[in-house]
Amino acid sequence: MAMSSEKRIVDFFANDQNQRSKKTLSVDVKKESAQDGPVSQGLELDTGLNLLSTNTDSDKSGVDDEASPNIKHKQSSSKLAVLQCELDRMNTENQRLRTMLNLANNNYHHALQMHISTLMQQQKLTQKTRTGEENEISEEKRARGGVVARQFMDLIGQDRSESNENAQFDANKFDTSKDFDKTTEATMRKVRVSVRARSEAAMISDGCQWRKYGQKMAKGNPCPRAYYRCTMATACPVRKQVQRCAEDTAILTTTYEGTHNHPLPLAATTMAATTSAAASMVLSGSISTTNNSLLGPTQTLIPHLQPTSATLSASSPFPTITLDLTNHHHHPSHYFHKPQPYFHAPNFPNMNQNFMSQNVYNESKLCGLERSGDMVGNVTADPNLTKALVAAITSIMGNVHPQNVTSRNSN
DNA sequence: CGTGTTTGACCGGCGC
DNA sequence: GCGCCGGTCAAACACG
Repeated sequence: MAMSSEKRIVDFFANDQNQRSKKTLSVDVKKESAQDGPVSQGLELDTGLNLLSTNTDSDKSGVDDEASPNIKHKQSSSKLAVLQCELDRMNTENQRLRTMLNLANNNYHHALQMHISTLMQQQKLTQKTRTGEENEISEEKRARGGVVARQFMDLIGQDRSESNENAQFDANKFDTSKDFDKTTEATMRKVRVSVRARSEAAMISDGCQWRKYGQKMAKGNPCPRAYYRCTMATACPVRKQVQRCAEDTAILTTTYEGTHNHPLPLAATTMAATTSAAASMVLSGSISTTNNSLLGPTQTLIPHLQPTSATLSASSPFPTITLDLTNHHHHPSHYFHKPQPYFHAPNFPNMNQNFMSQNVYNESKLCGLERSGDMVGNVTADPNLTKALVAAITSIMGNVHPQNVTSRNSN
C-alpha cells in the first residue's frame, strides 16, 4: 500500500511539472471547473465530452453518434462526474499522504536536533575533564566545535538560510568565541516575527518556557509591553515581547526575535522552524518566491487556510513580519462563518488542535506592521509563506501542553 | 531558600 | 550635545 501511495504522489506531481509529456484528463477537468465558475456549466459539459471522447468513447462513437446523442450525452456526464469524484478522492489522498510525509519529516528534524544537542553536551563534558594547559587550546576548539554544531542546528531550523551563511562568515572573521557569540546572536536576532491574536490570557502559549525580564510603557499605548526571554537553555538568544493592542485590548501582540539554540519540545518545533524560515526568507530576499520548505508540517494541517495579505516592514530596527490572526480588518467573505478565534491560554483547559484549526483559519491573514509608511515588501506574493506561518502557529498553539508553556508551570 | 516577577536605573540609538 | 525612546539590567520583593 505504501508503495502504491508513494507512486501516486510522484505521478501527481509529475503532472504538474511535466504537463507536456503527460497531460492527463483529470488535470484538464480541474482546470476548467476552477476557471469559470457558475457561468461555464455548458462549457464544462462540452469540454468533458471532448476529453472523454479522446480517451474512451472514440472507438464506439461512430456507431452511437447517430442513434442516441442524448444517451451518450448522459453517459458522458456521468462519466465526467465519476472522474471528478476520482479526482477529488485522489486530491484528498494526496493531502493525507503529504501530511504523513511532513509529520515524519518534522519528527526526523526534532530527533536530529536532540541528537546534536546530546553530542554537544557530551563533547563539552569530555573537554572539561582535560588538563588546564590543554584547556587553553581546547577552549578555542570547543568554541569552534560549538559554532559548527550551532550552525548545523541553524541549518536544520532555517533551511540553509542566508543568515546562516552570514554566521559562518562571521565565524571566520572573528577569532574569539565571545566575538562570535555576539555576532551570531546579533544575526540570530535580526528578524522578528510578530503574531497578533485574540487572547484573554496574559500570554499565548507557544510551547517554550519564558522568563519575564522587563516591562515598559510604550509610547502611544496605555498597555504595558512585557519582555520575556527563553529559559529552556542557558544563553538562548530568543526573546519575545507581549503587548495588548491599544485599540482593542482583546488583541495580544507577541513578537518573537531570534533562533533557539537548543532542541525544542515538539509542540514548539514547528513554530520555531517557521519563524526561522520566515526570517531566513526575509534576510535572503526570497520572500517573494515560492519556497516549499516552509510548507512542511503546515500546509496540510489547515489546507483551507488562505491568508489574504502579508507585509514586511523595515521601519523598526529589524525587519518584522506580522502575522495577524484577528479579523478586525477587512473580513474575507469566502470562508465559513465561525465565532471569533480565541487562543487558549495555559490556564485554559480543553485545548485541542481541532479548535484552533476550525476557528482560526477563516480569520487568518498577514497584515502590515503597525508602523506604516515605509513598507519594503509585500509578502502576499508568497502565499506559501503566509499559509505556512498561520498554519504553523495555529497548530502549535492548539498542541501545547500546559506544563510546557510557562516557567511557572514548569516548577 | 530557590525561583520568578516587579520596577527603577541604565544604556545605546536616533532625531533635532 | 541633548532629550526621547526602546530595550535591558539588577536589586528588591513575592511566592511556594
